[in-house]
Amino acid sequence: MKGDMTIYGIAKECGVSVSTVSRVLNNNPRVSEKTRAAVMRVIEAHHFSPSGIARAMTNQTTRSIGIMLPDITNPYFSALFLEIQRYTLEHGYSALLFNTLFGGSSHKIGSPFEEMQYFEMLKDKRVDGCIILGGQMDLDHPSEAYVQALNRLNASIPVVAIGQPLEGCDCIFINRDLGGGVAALLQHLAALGNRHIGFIGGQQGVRQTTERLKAYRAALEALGLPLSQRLVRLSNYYLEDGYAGMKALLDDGEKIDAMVAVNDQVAVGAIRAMRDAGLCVPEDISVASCDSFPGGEYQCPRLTGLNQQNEYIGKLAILSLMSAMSGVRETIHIHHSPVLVIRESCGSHLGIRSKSQ
Amino acid sequence: MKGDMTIYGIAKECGVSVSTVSRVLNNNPRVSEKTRAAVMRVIEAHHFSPSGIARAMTNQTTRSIGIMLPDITNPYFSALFLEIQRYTLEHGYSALLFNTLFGGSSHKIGSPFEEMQYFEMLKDKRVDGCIILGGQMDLDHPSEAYVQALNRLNASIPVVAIGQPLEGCDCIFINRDLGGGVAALLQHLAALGNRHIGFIGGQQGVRQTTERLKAYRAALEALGLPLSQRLVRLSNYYLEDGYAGMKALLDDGEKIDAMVAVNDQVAVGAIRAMRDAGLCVPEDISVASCDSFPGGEYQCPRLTGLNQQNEYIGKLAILSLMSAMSGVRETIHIHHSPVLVIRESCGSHLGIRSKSQ
DNA sequence: TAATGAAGTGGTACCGGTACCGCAAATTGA
DNA sequence: TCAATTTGCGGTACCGGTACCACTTCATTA
Repeated sequence: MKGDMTIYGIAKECGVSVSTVSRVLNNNPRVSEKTRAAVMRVIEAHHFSPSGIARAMTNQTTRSIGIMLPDITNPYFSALFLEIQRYTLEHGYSALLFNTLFGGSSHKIGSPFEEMQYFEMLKDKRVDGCIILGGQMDLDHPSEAYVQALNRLNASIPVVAIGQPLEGCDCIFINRDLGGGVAALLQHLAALGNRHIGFIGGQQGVRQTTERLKAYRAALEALGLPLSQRLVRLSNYYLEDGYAGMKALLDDGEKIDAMVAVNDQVAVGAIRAMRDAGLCVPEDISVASCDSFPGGEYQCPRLTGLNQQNEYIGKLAILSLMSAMSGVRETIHIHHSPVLVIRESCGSHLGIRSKSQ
Repeated sequence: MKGDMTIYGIAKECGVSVSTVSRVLNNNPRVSEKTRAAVMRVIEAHHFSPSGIARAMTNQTTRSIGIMLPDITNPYFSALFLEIQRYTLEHGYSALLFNTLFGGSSHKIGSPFEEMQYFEMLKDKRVDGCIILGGQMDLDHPSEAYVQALNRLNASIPVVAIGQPLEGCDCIFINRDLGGGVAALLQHLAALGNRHIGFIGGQQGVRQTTERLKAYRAALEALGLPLSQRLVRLSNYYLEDGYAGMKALLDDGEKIDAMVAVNDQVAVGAIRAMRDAGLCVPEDISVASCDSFPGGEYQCPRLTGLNQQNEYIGKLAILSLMSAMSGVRETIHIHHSPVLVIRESCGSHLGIRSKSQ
């Protein structure tokens, strides 16, 4: 800031005290209309903007919150962020965004693992609260150091974590049913006559993947379908991962009727690989996704998959944080089931020939 | 923050003065190793985190910057943001993100037009600088009030604006050649035998659209191809806009060989509409995009279009801002040409039958 | 009429750091 | 040996707001 006005300057110019200027700024009724008008004129003439920093200093609140997520270019996270921001801005809060990019995204920021460093930045900035998702949080077994750091962060500011509750950590957790809906997806696939069903995308050791894989295996068994480790190809969550994984699977000459992709991105990548191999979707292979992203209905073919109602998660997170910041603390378990949206990528009960042998 | 330590508390516990604690915190060499170690022990024992707010108060710098963009769920903007964040975090800056969603995105935040209100928040937060793109900035004719507000913002903190320089505004502008490459795109289309070429997506009155449309018309004329206003369908930048626009065009029964889409999203939406009408891409209609998004090579068909090298813009913006924050100010004009990436959606010179009559 | 209270305003301590100044002790150099 | 410098540390003003207290001036009420 350059030649900056302060309330002292304004006060001097108006011939009143700083208290009065402060009262005008805060719409305190204990100031006469005459004085208020005079002060306002000077304030507006200078385009005076009071320092949020100084206010934060005395008020002990910054009216800003922090959001830590893996990768804002991922449609799942950006949609979630936007939903959060709708509320923050409505309530006069600003949002500090940090991308952690843990786990080998294709777009790496400097060193891949700075989450605990970001915790420190969050503390330094004195945000009023924060929302954390992804990274170590999503691991089947987060490191002890991480849990401790998270606990310390939570000791100074309210933390809402989107993920499964961590042993000995009293953040507020938004605990989703990660494997939910996978059974329905498999049932749908089976009803269409698919027998050899693979699983693609997601990372080893990451809770989301682990849970979905577990649900996938349980469903196959319940359905009496063959289960082969060779049809499970983990790697990551992006287009290129779906493509590479599927290409490898096809090159290996595995017999496949259908693929369950960990999300829409992976599904699109996998479909591309199938097309490159001369296969048609859904005529030759069906593809279904465990996590639909916005826009799946515009793909060719339109993507069948599970709508995880992610906007709902964002809303829940920011609402929990808002109430935590005003004193209420409670961990939320979400029991909502994702809804299966049937479009084209698996064929439909009506339209397509049976592929069972 | 709860039962919070301050440097006074630390000082008292160590039996030293606050000056000494401050020196330890700032790695000032004028403190003995013995004292430093003692102070560090207490600091670590309490997990003391100094207040960035108090530091900002005296230092008159917050080490945070603001980014204002239309919609983080748009892959163009999220990629740009990520590129910016790579630098901010490397240099110890945090980023405040504001979505303006100006111009009727499908995801509207509260009231659609809060840009000038965000300017005030940026000032209040005392960010050290900011990067602004989209919204009024992109209009052919931004309002006088907007330009004034922008000027005032720029008077207190360095502003880097990604867009065409505004009359009487001395922000730093990153001025791109918006219509660049469109001629090459049209040439490619024409060489493939396409004669009736339409334009889809983008908003009336928005600079990007205006420039590209102008380049499109100029190219058609230069190529001696027919130009019909009925083949130009503006609306917005998203999947649904491409779909709706294309559907309307097809329903109107226009004769079309190819479509130029304002970006990949619109292209995907348009392709979906073509498929729904029983048309094949590129066999029946070609589609090319003026702005390729990451992942276009995984679509079916793979998307041909202009790579605007957007990461480069992000890098330039943050670098300009960094230098502006340390005193240097200069507006940058970018003369780089977008590169035409030929994939499948227009066919190729080698592979496809001529469609001219 | 005197006590009571409300309205309007000023004075100032405080929030938690930083940076400058000052001072004693230790070290250096002629 | 004594001045000059360096080292290590403490004291405190300041950044720009807020909030509490005190004080004056009127209007209200017993």
